[in-house]
Formats: sequence, C-alpha cells, structure tokens
Amino acid sequence: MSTPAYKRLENDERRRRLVELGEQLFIEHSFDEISMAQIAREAGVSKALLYHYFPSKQEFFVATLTTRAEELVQRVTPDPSLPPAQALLRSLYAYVGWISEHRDGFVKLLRSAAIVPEVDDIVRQVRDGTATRIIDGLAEASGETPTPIARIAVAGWLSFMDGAILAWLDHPDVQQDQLIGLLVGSLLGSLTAAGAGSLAQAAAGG
Amino acid sequence: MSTPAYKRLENDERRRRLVELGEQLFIEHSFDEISMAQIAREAGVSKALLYHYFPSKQEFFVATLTTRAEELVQRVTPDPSLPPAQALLRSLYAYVGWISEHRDGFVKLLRSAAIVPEVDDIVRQVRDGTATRIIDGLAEASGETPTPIARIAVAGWLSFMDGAILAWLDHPDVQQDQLIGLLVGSLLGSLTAAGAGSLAQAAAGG
DNA sequence: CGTCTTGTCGACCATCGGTCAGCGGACCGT
DNA sequence: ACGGTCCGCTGACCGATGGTCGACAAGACG
Repeated sequence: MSTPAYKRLENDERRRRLVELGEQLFIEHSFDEISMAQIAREAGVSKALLYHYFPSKQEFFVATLTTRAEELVQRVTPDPSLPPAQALLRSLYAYVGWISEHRDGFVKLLRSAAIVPEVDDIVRQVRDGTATRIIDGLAEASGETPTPIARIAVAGWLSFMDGAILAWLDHPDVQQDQLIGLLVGSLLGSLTAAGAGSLAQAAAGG
Repeated sequence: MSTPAYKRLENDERRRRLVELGEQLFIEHSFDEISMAQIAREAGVSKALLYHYFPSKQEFFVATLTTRAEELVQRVTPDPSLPPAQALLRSLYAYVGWISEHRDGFVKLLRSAAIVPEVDDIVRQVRDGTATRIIDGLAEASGETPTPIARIAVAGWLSFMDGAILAWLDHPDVQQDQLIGLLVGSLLGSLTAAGAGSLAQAAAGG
C-alpha cells in the first residue's frame, strides 16, 4: 500500500554505485574531510550498509582508488622496447598528463596518503614502482649497479616531481614541455651528483 | 584538614609546563596518535584545563612547535656576509644537522603537517622562507631575476631535500658530506635545467 | 578568620568510526 | 493471489574523540 521505505538492489550493483559515488566525493574532499555518515547520507543509504559492503572507511577509500590507480600505472609504465631515455620521457609525459587531468583529485590524494597508511602504500607503490622500472631500465642500459647514494638521489627526485608538479599547477603560464625538461634535468643532475654518471648518461640518451 | 585535591599554579607556570610536556609527547606521537585526554592524564590535569590554556588541540600543537621552529630558522638562515655558495653550504649543513638531531620528531612532524593545515603552514614557512633567502642570495650575486620555471625548480628542490633526507635517515652508511653534495648537485642541475644558468653558477661558487 | 580572585574540575555534548539484531523488500513456488 | 523465504537494508547502540560550561576550591590578601 505505502511506498517502499527503501530500494533494494543487487549486491554488485549497490557496491558499484557506492564506489562510483566515493570516487566523486574523494576528489572534492580528502579522507578526513568527510565522514562515513555524510557519505551514506549522500548515497541515500544507511551508514550500516556502507559497512556491510566495506569493512572499514580506509578499505572503502582504497576501493574508490584502485581503478584510477591501475589506469595510471598502465599509462605510466615505460615501454621496454624503447631506448631508456625515450621511455623515460614517455613515462614523464604520461605522469604529468595524468595529474593535469586529475589535478583536484591529485592534491586531495596526497593529503589523504599522509593520513591513511594504506593509501600511502598505494601512492608509494605506483611512484616507487615506476621509479624502479625507470632506474632498472637505465641500469640495464648502462651496466651500472645503483649505489645507496644513487637510491637516495632517486628517492629525492620522486619527491622533487611531486613538489615541482604541484607548484606547476599554480603556474599555468609555464609550458608542459618546460616542466618535463626540468624533471629530466633534475634527474640528470641528481644522478650525476650522486656519482652515478653512467646512469645519468643513459637518462640523457647517450 | 584533608590534603588539597590539586595544586594550583600561576598562569604562566602552568602553561609553560603544559607546553614543555607537549614538546616531549609530540616527538614520540604524531598529532592524531595522541588525544587531548591522554595528554591531560599525562600532565596530571583535567582535559578542561588544557582547553582553558589553549583554544584547540591544533593551537596547542602549534604552541609546542614554535620554540624549536624558531631555533631551526635561526640556525638555518644563511649568513649574508658570506659568498652565496658558502652560505648555501652552511645552511644545508645546519638543516641536515638539525634533522639528524631530531630525527624521530622530524618524521612525526611531517606526518602531523599533512594533517593539520596550521602545522603545514609552519613547516612551509620555515622551508620556503629559507629557500627564498637562498634564492635571493643567489639572485643578488648573479644579477639574474628568477623566472617562473626557476621558482618551480626551487619548489621541487625543497621537496627533494625532504625526500632525500628522509631516505638518508634509513641509510646510516652514507656520509653526511655525500648527502650535502647530492643536495647541492641537485639544486645545480635543477636550476640549470630551468635555464637559470647564472643562478646555478652562483650556487656552484663561481 | 573571612573574602575574593581565578585556577581547576566533573559532567556534559555532538560527532566520529564501527557493530548488531532484526525488519521488510522482492522474487519464488503454489 | 498468496505465503514463504532469502538477504539487502536499517535504526539503535557502543566507546572514544575534540570541545564546552557552570560550579567548586586553592591560596593570597585583608
């Protein structure tokens, strides 16, 4: 007689919708800026249902991330058939391009990563994984084994990328090519300063 | 007749003790790892008293930071009477040295900074302020005005420092001199790649 | 010894992440 | 059309958190 109190969906469909909504919300709000109660209200659903599908807020957040993270990894993975210098360039363009497309979400993501260890793992995994592939490519091409100080240089360079790209987002007058040039140049300079000359040469395309 | 239920201290004295305790606690625990109730209990005082002296947890945290932050700023500020390359080196040694001395607190601090905007402001202020002074010194010495891309390079380099130093803390076999060399080298490479050649020359000591 | 200032506290609040017993949609066989 | 049944879904609840407030009492001063 009366209208139903709630709409019942199939398990997979409900889950899909919740993740989809989460993807949107976590672009505008970082992890601690939004509560499970708010998310549930936004979804027109009880908080308990959210916890029925996801064991914790962190796991829910991770679930909203994995799709785009996998997309990024795929785009940014260097092509092993290319010479390392070119593969590096391609990966950088892909990385910077992806961030440009998701700039709002990227900033929120970095904030969330600092709060939720699980998210930090994902970010780290993507970044370090990419870096490792790059370095491996260079090392293979140059025959040089990375030293501890070279590893520190790479770790620093990864942070450099985030910092520089973040700053670049606030300088719309600077061309993307210029940024990429800066990123390559800083990697070169860092590797050289770390005494990993032949790695740097491989990166420079020599 | 009975012993007093609590000891009453003068306003300034109580505040001083609370800040002092906070300094210790926030070295071992980051902002969200410890609650105001725990802090109060540790201080042998009611939570309400904490809030009587500090309007919020964030402000309390900031209060526990300012002393050491000012100490760091003072140590790291470049000496304008020195040639810029030497002033840069001195500042870097001071910065790295300070972090080595406070390594546990430094890691916790970075975590807290990602959570509390107010703390992030302080960290940023110290870092960017130092960088600005460094860059101004180089610019003055070289007569070159920093371009937008050069500013991006510097922003990236600041992140490089944190990333590299953090990684260095996990590689105790690497000498501090090597680290400093890497930092200078990456700054050089970045400025050069940003097309700020004469800034780089000034940094190199030329 | 009483009085007054104000440092101090216990009790309280909304909200947070998270849990649980059980209500009630909607599809089934009849 | 109807009763049964599976399971998607909810409201009420938990302990802990950051934060507030009126009232008590410590201790200096007369």
